[in-house]
Amino acid sequence: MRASDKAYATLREDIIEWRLAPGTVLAEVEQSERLGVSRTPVREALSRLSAEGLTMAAGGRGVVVTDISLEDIDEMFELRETLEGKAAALAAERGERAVFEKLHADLLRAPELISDADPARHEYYALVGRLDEAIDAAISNSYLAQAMRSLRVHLVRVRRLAADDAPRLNAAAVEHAAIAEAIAAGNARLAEAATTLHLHRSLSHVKATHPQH
Amino acid sequence: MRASDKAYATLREDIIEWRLAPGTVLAEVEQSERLGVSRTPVREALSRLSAEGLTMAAGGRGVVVTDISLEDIDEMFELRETLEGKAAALAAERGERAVFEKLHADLLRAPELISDADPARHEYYALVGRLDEAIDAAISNSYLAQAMRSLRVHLVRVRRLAADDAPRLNAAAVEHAAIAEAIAAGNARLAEAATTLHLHRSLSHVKATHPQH
DNA sequence: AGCCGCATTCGTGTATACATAGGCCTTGCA
DNA sequence: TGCAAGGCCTATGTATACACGAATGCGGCT
Repeated sequence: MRASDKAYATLREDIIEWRLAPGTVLAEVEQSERLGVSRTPVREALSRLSAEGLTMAAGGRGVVVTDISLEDIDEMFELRETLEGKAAALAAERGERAVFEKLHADLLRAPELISDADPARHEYYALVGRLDEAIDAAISNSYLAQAMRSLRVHLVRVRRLAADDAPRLNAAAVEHAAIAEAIAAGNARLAEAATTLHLHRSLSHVKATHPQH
Repeated sequence: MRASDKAYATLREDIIEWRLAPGTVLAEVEQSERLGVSRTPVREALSRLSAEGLTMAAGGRGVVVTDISLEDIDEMFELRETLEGKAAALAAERGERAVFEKLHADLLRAPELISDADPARHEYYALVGRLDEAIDAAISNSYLAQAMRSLRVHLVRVRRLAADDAPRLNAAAVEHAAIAEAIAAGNARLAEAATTLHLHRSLSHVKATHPQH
């Protein structure tokens, strides 16, 4: 593994998991010492992070971890609704029925995963991730997929911010199942509607959980 | 101006203007000699270009200029319709009426700009650019604006590919005027419809001009 | 004559030294 | 005591040297 990849992965993880608070200044020398690599790979990692929007250049004073305001969350979900709504519709038109029928069935059994003792809900999020990947593959539009990928980075940060309590996750699984079902049925408008519904519920949950932000 | 910015701007321009053909290998040493800077800023420039999708890493053999296939154009316009349709609708809801009324009037006078002898149509494209900027500002959604900006880089390449003949540009100006008019009227659905219409016409023109691609 | 293996070479990946600019602290003067 | 100016220091920006890996070409063997 390249040193720059390691630096990038570590810093990205630290930012997404909120171990590096917004506003934290990431100096090149400081990070190169912390990560045990030289400045060059750290530079490249910071450039990539800034391109993604996880950090922003602070005029000659290193880069700082970007903050996520309430307005940011609104804006992110506005774009997300547009992109994922379209993606769901396209997946309904172009996707393979069997794939989404399988996902639908798995999602209906999601409560079993959530009732587990795993606090990080790894299996649940892996299942949801599989739905995302299936949609990405089904739309066969690399530009749309790329736009959704770059947005998901920021959405993971928001997710970590919200309390992923069992009731909400169970409800979300039902909503995801509805999306998968609509795609499997080849019903584009229904798939888009189910996505819109799910995203509105998610946004409401996030805002209800963190009203102070 | 920083050397890395200069290298980035030069390479980006060369790619967009098709002076660097798709498939061209951009080696670091070679470009550093051509641009008169050292490898480090060239590296950063190539990284940025790869992040934007104008180049892609070619496994240990430098980066190569990406190609634009017919499928790419279809995919780009599919995403563009989604993003710009939403943007036009939001601009209609949130934009300042006076700004778009002014743009509407200017766009109706666009044929004067096109009949000029300027072969590059600078003034015309500047006017269209002002419409884009006005919409970007009106939507007040940095994530959506960012997604559109990153897509526009590739669209400029496509535009350079198509013959921007006077008849099409005159028709496009009318279509743009219709979008501005709908936004000024605060009619979100009409603005979105006008955008959809314009993009379909643009795509048809591009595909008619370059059927071999 | 064709194929396999080794060496050479080119290219990127990394480290480090140097240049430079901007900010902060200190000091002197009003 | 407050403000301004100058110097120092720390940070990034750039250049360059070194290392490693892969691809290619040549030579020998079959």
